[in-house]
Amino acid sequence: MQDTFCPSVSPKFSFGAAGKERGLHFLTSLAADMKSAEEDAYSYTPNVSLSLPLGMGNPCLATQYHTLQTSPVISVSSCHQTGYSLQNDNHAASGYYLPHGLRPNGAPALESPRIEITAYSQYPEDEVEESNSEDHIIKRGVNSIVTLTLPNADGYRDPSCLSPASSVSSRSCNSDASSYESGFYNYDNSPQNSPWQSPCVSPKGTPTLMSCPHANGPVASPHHSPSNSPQIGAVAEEGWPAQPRCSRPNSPSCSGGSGGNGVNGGGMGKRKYSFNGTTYRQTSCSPIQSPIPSPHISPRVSVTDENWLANTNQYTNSAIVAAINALTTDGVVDLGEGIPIKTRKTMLDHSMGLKLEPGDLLSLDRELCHEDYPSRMALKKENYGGGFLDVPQHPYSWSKPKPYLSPSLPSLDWQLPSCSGPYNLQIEVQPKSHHRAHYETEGSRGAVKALCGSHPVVQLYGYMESEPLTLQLFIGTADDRLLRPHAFYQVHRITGKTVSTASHEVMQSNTKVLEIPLLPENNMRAIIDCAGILKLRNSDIELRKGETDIGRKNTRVKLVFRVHINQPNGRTLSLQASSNAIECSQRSAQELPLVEKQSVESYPATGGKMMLLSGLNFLPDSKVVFVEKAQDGHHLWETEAKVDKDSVKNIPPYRNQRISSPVQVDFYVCNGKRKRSQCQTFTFLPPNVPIIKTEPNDEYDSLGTARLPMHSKPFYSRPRPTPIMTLTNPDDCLVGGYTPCPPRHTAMPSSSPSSSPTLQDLSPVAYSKCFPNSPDHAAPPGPVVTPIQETSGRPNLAHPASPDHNSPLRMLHSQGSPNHLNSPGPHGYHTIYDSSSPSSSPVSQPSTPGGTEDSPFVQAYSPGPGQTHTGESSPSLLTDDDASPPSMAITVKQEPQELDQMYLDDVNEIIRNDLSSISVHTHA
DNA sequence: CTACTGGAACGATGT
DNA sequence: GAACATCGTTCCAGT
Repeated sequence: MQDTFCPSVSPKFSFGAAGKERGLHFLTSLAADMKSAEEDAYSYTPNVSLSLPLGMGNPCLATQYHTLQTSPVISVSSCHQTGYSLQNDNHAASGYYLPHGLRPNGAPALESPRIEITAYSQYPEDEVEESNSEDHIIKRGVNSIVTLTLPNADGYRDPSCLSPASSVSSRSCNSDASSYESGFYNYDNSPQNSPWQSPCVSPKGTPTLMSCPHANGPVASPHHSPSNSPQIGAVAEEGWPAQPRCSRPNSPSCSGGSGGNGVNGGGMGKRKYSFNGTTYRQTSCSPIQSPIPSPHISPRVSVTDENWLANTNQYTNSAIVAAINALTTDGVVDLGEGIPIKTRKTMLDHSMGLKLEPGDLLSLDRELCHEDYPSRMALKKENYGGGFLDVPQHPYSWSKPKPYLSPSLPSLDWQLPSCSGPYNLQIEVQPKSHHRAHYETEGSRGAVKALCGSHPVVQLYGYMESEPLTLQLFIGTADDRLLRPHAFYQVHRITGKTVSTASHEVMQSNTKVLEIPLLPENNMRAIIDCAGILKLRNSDIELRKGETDIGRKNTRVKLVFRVHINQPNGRTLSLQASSNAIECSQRSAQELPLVEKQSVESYPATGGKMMLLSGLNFLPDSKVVFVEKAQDGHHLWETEAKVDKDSVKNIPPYRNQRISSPVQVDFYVCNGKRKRSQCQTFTFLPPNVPIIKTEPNDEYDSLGTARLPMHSKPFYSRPRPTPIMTLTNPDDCLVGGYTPCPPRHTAMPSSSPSSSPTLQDLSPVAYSKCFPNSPDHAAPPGPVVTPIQETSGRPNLAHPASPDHNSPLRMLHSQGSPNHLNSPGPHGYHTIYDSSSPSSSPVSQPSTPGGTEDSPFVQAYSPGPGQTHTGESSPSLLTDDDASPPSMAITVKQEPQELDQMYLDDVNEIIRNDLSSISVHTHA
């Protein structure tokens, strides 16, 4: 698994304009430099910083929270586990990615641990499907936390806000950079709090609650949704934007705010504060209440700013609050019923939101229900909505009832498992890693797409009832912290001729939730072609009272899907699956490296294994930096693994070779100062074997600490692998490569659903990963992994395809494995996998970048790169990565190019292996 | 003509 | 405090 991949190399990456994605392969060199990578890392990427140590500790927290919140929780067991288990993801992913097939070839090679980076690949997504469309409804809810809200849509930008913001927003807003991190942390604490896992399980069971109903309703008749919507709708849509404020007051945003925009929609000028702004903002300023709502203001509303403030503080406690909220209403939003119906309007989201209307009273209700002051927003919108559309309602009758539902439903910031018992909610087709979100001032930029040009697909396995369910979709965060609704992005319902899937919007705690029917007749599968992503102005959001997140550079999101299943015992089981991270910023999408997949998730402290990374925007000079942070965020250790062509580097040895327990660290790809990818997690395992020796594999290593050549072998493998590389974009792949998707699916499905659990369980082992990628993971603090789904998603990784690879990738590749060089170009990336995988062919693919990409990738993917590798080693691979520390070692094989070290290393490894007798794979 | 998009200008903020 | 680097947001133009 982990090991090598074969990448081919080609360095080129061409990407075209687009191309960003690429795979990098590298081996990380050991060199540990402690660089200040931090700078980069820290400074800029806020996100990253966050990450932290989820590690293990977190879990606890999570749990705690959960409990707190909910009470209701049910335990879901497996799911969580699964979810948590990184492994799964990894594994799965790997599996997905790399098809077994790959291994064959590469297998041997694979084994060796290498680090490669590949461009992403996204997933193959294939299909798309259709569905119907239908209602829309928007709604918003308010969150508990949130609070703020300003209403108005328009509000977002109020001029008034202007300065404010800073102050306002609490938290983070203020500081930026620094804040970022801090903020993050805070966040954690904060509202989001919600704890992780919460138990997914729904707590309540009551059916009424919600979901079910919803589900039903919507589901059944999607259209109806409207009806549903109402309820929801009721909630407030607006919520989100709510605030107008401008963080930067002036800044465009603010100004821009032209408020208009948003609200007005109009777009217009960029920054005008004017009216809307003003107004709005003011309102906003006034918090929530702002204009409209205020009156109503529902409770929350009622809250005065002050109150809000208070609330804010609460946030602090937010976790708790959140929990409470969740418990109570949250769930889904819906505010109160009362209003609800009206709200429905079909309006689209934002727009609506923006507009808002001041008047809406609705909000009140909502608020009541939820926290929602957000509701105001909702109100606005809704009211606005006033238009309300009403859509026909469905039979369901959600409308009013909903409120109830909500209560039972778990808060959106709760971490839920993707599978439980027989049920498994999986994302069969992952969204592309990049989707430029649209501002309110812009027109829609369309629905989120999958690699192939198709759309994401979500399916619920294990559900045999005839009753339709409702699949909820909202935009979640993709940082290292627990998954929670993203403050700066909202789901945007896409409607039109091209949209086959019916949906309606609902506001839940300031978060727009798109509800999509999951029908038995469709095998509980839904094509998500109705979900776009709206970007709210940072300034507007940051000003919100309760908002602690910073918008700057916080441009990654995940599609979060939830389904609530009523069970015989009256309880409602809630499952959640999150997609791979999606970069929503135009700029970031073009500049920031994105790691979609890593071939190795854990490895003995000795390091030395090659790791393959796949993702986007990898450049030749991209660097891979391993960082270990203390809980307080301090850097304990930092090492740069270079991707060297010549000398292949591997995973750098951990600073302390004597660790007795797994140590989770982070690593990221850096293209320059501020161009860092998110942090990926990596776990150093206690060396299995006694270190026989330590050789420095690499020079680099020397830097680092000692190096034991644990995995030297991998290196060897490299040779074989030549390919290192990586990848490409998935997108490209798509076309050609869709194949990948299938595999995934297949894989997933098969395994996933049913098996998945199992898998998970098994995998759980792994410490793992918390890849940023895997959404799920995010949630669970712990090691947990996300379930399969994600993994499946991962497949993407596998897909390399991207065009971009080119150069950047190459670099990596080259670095990673010289071998690669040999291998064909970019494709190599995929190839890599391929190589690893049985299919050498894939490799071939790689050879051709362009073409390759597609096909090759496909192949590669299909197999599931990761797995494949593993596969060859297959299983092992997975295992290796995941967990097994010992890891599996890698098979040895390979000949070392660098005999010297290689041999030594190999020998060592061999010895170790023997000693450990761990499972090693031989690839035979 | 509208919905999407890709690009890039503009201006604010951060280094 | 100036100059340059980054970003977010808005506009524009091509499909």
